[in-house]
Amino acid sequence: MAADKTTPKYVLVEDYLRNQIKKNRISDRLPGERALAAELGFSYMTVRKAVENLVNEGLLYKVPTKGTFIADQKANKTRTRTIGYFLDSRIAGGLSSPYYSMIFNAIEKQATRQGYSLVYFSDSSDSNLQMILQKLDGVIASSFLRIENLIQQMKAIVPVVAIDNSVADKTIPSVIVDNFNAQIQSVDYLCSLGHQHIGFMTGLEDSDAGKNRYAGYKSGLIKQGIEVDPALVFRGNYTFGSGVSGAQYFLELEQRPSAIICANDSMALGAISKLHQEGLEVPADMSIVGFDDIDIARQITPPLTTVSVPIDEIASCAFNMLTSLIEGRTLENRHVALEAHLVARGTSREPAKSEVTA
Amino acid sequence: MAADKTTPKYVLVEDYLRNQIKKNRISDRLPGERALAAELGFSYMTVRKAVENLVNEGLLYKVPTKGTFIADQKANKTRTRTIGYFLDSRIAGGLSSPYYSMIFNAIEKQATRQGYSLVYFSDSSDSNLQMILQKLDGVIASSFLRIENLIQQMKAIVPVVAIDNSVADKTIPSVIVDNFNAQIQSVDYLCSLGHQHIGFMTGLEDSDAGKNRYAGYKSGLIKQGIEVDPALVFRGNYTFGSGVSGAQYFLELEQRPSAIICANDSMALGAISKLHQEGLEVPADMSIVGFDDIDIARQITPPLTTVSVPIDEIASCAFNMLTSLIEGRTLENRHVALEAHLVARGTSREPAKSEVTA
DNA sequence: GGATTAAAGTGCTATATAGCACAAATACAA
DNA sequence: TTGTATTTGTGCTATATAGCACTTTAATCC
Repeated sequence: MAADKTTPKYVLVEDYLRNQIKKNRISDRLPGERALAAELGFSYMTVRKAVENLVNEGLLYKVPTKGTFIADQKANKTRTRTIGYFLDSRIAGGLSSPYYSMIFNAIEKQATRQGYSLVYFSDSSDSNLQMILQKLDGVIASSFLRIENLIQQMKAIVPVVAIDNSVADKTIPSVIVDNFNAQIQSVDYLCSLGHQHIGFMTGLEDSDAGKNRYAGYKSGLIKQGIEVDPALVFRGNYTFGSGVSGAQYFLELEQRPSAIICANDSMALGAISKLHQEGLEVPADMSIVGFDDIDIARQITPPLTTVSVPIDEIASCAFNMLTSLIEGRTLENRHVALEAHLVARGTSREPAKSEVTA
Repeated sequence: MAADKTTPKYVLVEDYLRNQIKKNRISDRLPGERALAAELGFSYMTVRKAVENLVNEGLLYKVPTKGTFIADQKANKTRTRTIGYFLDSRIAGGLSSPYYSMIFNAIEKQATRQGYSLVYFSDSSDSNLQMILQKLDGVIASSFLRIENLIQQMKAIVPVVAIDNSVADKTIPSVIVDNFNAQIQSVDYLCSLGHQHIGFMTGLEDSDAGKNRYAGYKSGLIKQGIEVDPALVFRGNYTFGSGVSGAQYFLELEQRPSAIICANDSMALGAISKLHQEGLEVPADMSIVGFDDIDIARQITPPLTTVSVPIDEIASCAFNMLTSLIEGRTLENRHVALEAHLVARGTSREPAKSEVTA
């Protein structure tokens, strides 16, 4: 390699490697540092310095004891060691929603532990996205049907991992919960206590999570030989207020359910609040089951029976998948469905006697 | 310098230098690399590697042939149009705390509107702070006594505005609420309904906000000619669970208060939950007043009587102060105290008759 | 054919040594 | 006192060498 008096040798090595990569003469893994030094006629430490600079640029990545690899082209973007969490601004309450704030806390814990900063963003205007995505190495997005186009836009610029719901475009990795089977557990549990007349408050309609929870409720009833009664279904929207409205609805039915399954904890808490206001006792007069297992669910008296979503596992899994993508690696499993389990606490018991004999 | 088997020597040198800089033992220029190597007993190249890493972090800068200097981190910063919100990781629940998530939502709205990204961070380790602050133009910090040193560290690097509590160092701008007078309003209102026996649940002890709310409670009573009874004060910590415990405490008193003022809404909700569980009605049997006005406070049945903190105004004010500082302007008013007002809703009424005649 | 051991390959840390180009400090001569 | 030359100090580039911890590959043995 022709030496140049003014250019440092390590810069010459950098330029040579950049050129090899650009011309696809190296396409996966570099020769080892010692071999490269021998091949180019420079010292081992000079070659190491050049390779390290290319790593810092994002062109290469190193795996100790395994080798030095070409980074995915998308990873050629200037690394900022910052990721983003996107929660659409149309979600009621944004991060004031207890579930999303738990998710966010968990992601922040992972990010901090591995030396990343975490940006929160919710505005979906093109200009805002462009501006923010320039600063990010990748995004974890709480996904809904309504934002699939947004997720496509993000994906064109940075790696994206979807959580809560997967995306129609299956090239986008996702971490979700098996809502369907988790909701069946709630039905099974209530039936095991003797409940036959079980109401359901739905979540949002444009989310697979919401749909799957509802499907799990119906499937669970059918499995128990109980006919699905549309009158026992109230359309909620995951908010405390809609839980209050839902309880009101069920109380006004001629034949009240003896238990209500809510598609999330906020609605369950709203329902309990309303029942108390009407002089009913939980679970003596009506059993309530939630979903998510937010902090308050454990703290109320009695503590809420609910499906516990593995928040830390979702965050950890999504984060690790994202950093793998950022570093140019491919994922072994692009779609992960984690299990959630029912936790029986104090807001459920066998139906009041009058309900059973009726 | 004590060697550690697992920590690379160059990292030990980094930490040593960071520490020297933090303690102002080096304030302008470092000793030369050869001298430093001799002083510390490590090799020249090891010291060079450490110094280079600190240069990459933004702590130092080198001038070939002249030396290595402490970076004036404010002046040298590249603008990123990103601000940070800091909430110490020791705050229970982090952003799952309804008040802080509302604050965060409001800051995010301001930031997005004015073309800024928002990073959330809670970890206070030196390395994390250094790494994150490099990326930020400024910080809004929810302040407590325990993090005053942290705020000093941040201030050395970026402009900082404190919210919730001001800082002993009055050069640091702040936006707070007039907790004292707001809490007096709660006492006045309950007295106007006929309450004479009023309990209080305190917030955190290391916050001026908590102290001022408690001071307002006492001052309000004295103003009404009511003696302050220490038995009517329960030490809470702003959590729902401590509200439950507080209600338990008051119920066990020989002479129960007819009303309870809670230093925040989460404790108020916990108290209500417990009272319902014990078969008492709010406000028929006991009146409850909160502080903050979180979303759920309006949604429960009956809706909570509470002091409404002007969240959007706090966020807007703090954000505008911060961007002024970022842009190099000085502030007309460095310390802003906003008013909060009591909102009388459904959890308060005149005491039950038996309480009045007793 | 499978298990075990040894060898080779990988990036990583660390040190010693040498000399470059340049700036600042010091010594000396006019 | 000023100008010039020399010395010292600064970060920079470069190389050689050594060994660590771990992974992969090859050789050997049963």
